[in-house]
Amino acid sequence: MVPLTPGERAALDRLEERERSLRRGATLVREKDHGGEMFVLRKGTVMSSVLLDDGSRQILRFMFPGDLLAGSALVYREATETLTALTDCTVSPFERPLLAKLITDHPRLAAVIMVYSQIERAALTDRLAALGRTSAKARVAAILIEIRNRQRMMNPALGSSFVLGLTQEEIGDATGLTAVHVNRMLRQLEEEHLIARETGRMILKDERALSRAANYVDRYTGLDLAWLPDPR
Amino acid sequence: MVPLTPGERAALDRLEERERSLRRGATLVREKDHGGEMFVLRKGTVMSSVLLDDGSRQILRFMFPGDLLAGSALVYREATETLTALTDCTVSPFERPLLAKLITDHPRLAAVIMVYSQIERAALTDRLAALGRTSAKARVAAILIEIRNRQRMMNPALGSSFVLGLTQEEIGDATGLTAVHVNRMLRQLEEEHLIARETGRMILKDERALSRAANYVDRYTGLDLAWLPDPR
DNA sequence: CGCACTGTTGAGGTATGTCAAGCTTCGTGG
DNA sequence: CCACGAAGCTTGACATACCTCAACAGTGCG
Repeated sequence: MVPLTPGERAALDRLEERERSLRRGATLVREKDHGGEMFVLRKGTVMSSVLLDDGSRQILRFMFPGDLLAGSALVYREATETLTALTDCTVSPFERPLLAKLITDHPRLAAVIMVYSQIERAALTDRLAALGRTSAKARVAAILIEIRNRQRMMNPALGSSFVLGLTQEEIGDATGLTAVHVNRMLRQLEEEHLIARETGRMILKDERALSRAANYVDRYTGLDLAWLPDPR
Repeated sequence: MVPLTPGERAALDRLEERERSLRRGATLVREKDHGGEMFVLRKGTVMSSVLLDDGSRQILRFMFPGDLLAGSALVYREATETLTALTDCTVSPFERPLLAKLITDHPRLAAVIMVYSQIERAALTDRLAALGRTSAKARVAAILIEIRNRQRMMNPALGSSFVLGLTQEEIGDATGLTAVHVNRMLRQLEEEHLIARETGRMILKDERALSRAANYVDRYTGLDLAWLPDPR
């Protein structure tokens, strides 16, 4: 997205010096954990979620390679979100002082971090509007498109057929629905020929109609980064 | 929250050189506006919202003095949110290059901005979980507590009685409910003696029970800022 | 004084949840 | 390689939280 200077490249590489592997299903951080490490996701997919006291779960976000994990450790003593590997993953843990040094030495990278957090903010507010004001069908459609598009960022060859990698219960926890109702919405989308399903695969058969049904906005395009400070 | 050096103070003051007044109800930025200005809110209350194509509205956030408005102008050519004054307000507009300079010259302030955006992220994810997984009554209770607590940050003397400054329709747009149902939930909270209402005033009669009903978490306490880089 | 906005209340409808049963898929260990 | 169990999926019947529409009452502003 932004060409880096060798110095910037080196500073980012220092964040990724260590490396840790996670099995599918493993928990990287649990809500209320102390520890305060942050991570860069290198490979795989991670979800972040919270548990409410009635035992229900809300999935907040899905993370893909390049994303910063546990950014809230910048601020809070206790983790605010649980991070769980959805696939086998590798992550690079790093400590807060390293980030402080990066901000000091490389102001343009600090700005890029702010840019990423604004993109994330936009994605969160989209989901907020979806949960507050759209139908179950729209929310399910939105999550299908979003996952496909994020997978496509890492693999531009990806077409309309992809492996979702989520159970219907997980889709429900992300959209604020029950697994049973997610199932019905998927079937309905299938009956309307907007999607098709094969074991493990999701196929978007009418992306135009699906995006319309979902109110989908792509937050990873239409960026304006001309204001970034000069690299150091 | 953090004591500033004179240099930092001066840099922040430069963001606030200009000043603009807004009447209650006025729109500061409309969704899809170009322009790319950002603002610091100096006085008053502002809400940010989005409109969906069926005409419904989702209120994303309420902003109070000191908050950064339109941070998404950092990234997007078109505004992603509408900003509306809930009370008479004064704001200080500033341009992106000024922020770029601030990041370069004052790394610790850059870090503080990141801290604020993490706090905001936490608040957004709390609301996401509330919309996805809690009852109408809990969501209404949560918004009452949140507004009171944010007002109290600016006026520590504020007790359990305060002026909400929102219509029931606005509460509904923030919580993903209809105005009619908000009304019923307020009455129910009143019948259970959790709140009382006088014209224009809201009184929290049993904050303990209300917080419990609302799953409320205060995101403005429990911060850990020891990692911030040294001031320049 | 009148009009627009906000709040209140009731009756009835609908989207989504709950519970329960049976089915498929898949990994594991015998 | 098969058998088994666990996890996920599918479907139906029924329950309910929240919505819609509609009418009216209070409040404040021009």
